[in-house]
Amino acid sequence: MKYLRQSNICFFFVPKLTTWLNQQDNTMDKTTEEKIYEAARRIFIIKGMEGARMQEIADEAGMNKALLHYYFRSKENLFKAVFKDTFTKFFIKVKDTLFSDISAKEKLVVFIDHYIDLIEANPYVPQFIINEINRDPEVLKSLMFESGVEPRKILELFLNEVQSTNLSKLDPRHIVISLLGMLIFPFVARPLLQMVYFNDDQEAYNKFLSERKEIVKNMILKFIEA
Amino acid sequence: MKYLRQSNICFFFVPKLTTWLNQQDNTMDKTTEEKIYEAARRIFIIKGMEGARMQEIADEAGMNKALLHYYFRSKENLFKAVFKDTFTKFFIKVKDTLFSDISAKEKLVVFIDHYIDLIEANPYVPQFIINEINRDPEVLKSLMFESGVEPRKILELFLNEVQSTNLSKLDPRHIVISLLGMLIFPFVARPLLQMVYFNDDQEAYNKFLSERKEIVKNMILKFIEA
DNA sequence: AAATAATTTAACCATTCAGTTAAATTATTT
DNA sequence: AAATAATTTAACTGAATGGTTAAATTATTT
Repeated sequence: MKYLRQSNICFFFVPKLTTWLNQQDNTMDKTTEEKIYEAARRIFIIKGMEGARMQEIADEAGMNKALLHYYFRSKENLFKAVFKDTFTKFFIKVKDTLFSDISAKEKLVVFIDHYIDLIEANPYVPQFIINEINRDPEVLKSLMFESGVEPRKILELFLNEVQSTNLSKLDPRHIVISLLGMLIFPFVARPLLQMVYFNDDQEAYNKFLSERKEIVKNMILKFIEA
Repeated sequence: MKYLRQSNICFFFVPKLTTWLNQQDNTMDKTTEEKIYEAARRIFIIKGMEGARMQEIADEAGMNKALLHYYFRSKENLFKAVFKDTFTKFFIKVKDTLFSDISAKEKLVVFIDHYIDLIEANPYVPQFIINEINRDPEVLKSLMFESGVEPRKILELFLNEVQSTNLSKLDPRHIVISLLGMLIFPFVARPLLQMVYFNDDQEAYNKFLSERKEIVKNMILKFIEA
């Protein structure tokens, strides 16, 4: 049943059962469906839901446009699969660090390391996620529900830990959100910042970004040493 | 000549000469053109160039869609007028603070005050500007050219001043970009942050934002006290 | 008052776009 | 081998969209 994934309950990318059983597909070749998905991901991340064209995705995948509908039923379904998968990858990283067993201070340092690596590997994704959630905040609610992640638990865990270790007198959300801003903003606003502050020099901006890991760590640790 | 503004050299919103001469138009009533422009601004800022519909802008202005073309010739011209005006307002604020006569330290404090006020009054504008520049980085080059602002001079002035006062051993761009991230990101990513960290409580998030002025000042001053 | 210009309107056009379909092809099952 | 199912394709449909136009209305000029 090719439209199983269009259930209103669950939007996620699942390779076909026959693909899974057929070990040959776990080699160099990807299925048609996977190719479509990955082409869609590349186009949607850059152009967003409304800017992307189904024909362009089909061209990127190297196949007929009707196949997109055959496998995913609609543009919206395809987009939701891409968004959910992408968001989950980013959010899981955050959540795993937060729920790990190390100290809050170590968590921040580890988080910065992992997060910058993640953004460097996917520089357009933060804006893609922010734009989509701003376009339709309900999508975030349904994602939280589906992933079983409760924002309140994240918040409580974080507040309790920071409070118990007395790291700082500040509301820790100021620290976290400042941290996120310092990490994400230079990637999201790159064309503007590169031109205004780096003479549109791509190499110089890359160097600037690579320096940020240590600098942001130092800044954050300075914040919390109250 | 109603299409004067479509010159390739200059895109800016100018009230009609007859409007200027006719003092009555400087009262409560706005011209048709101004109404279209402001409706376009409201729609473009929220939905962007591709998401906005000309019919929707016409509806927002309360008039026939053909009038949009009569006054602005095309969707793109209308958008450019809105973008240029909006960007200029934001950028002028930054530039004025930077070129003022006070010390670098005072500049940072004043900048934070002015900038948060500006963003609070126009919460969707930062993302609007970032999205458009990311969509078409060339638009920024032409805007810089038209406004006579040279990014290099901004950079040099800033670097020289920070260097001469020996505020910090850091490359000052790290400070400025961190500052911008801490200021802008909480507005740009509001739906996400509000849900994850504030239980989707709008009042709590507003309170959080109002606290940020002082907190960001303290953080920044801590950065530069080397 | 008449002529001219500017503004406004309803209706329309051409293109773009997501989505659909019948038929052909390929793969799988019996 | 034949039947059945899945996949793929070229062509098409209907809606949405930016843009245009002729005509009517209003404003301004002579």
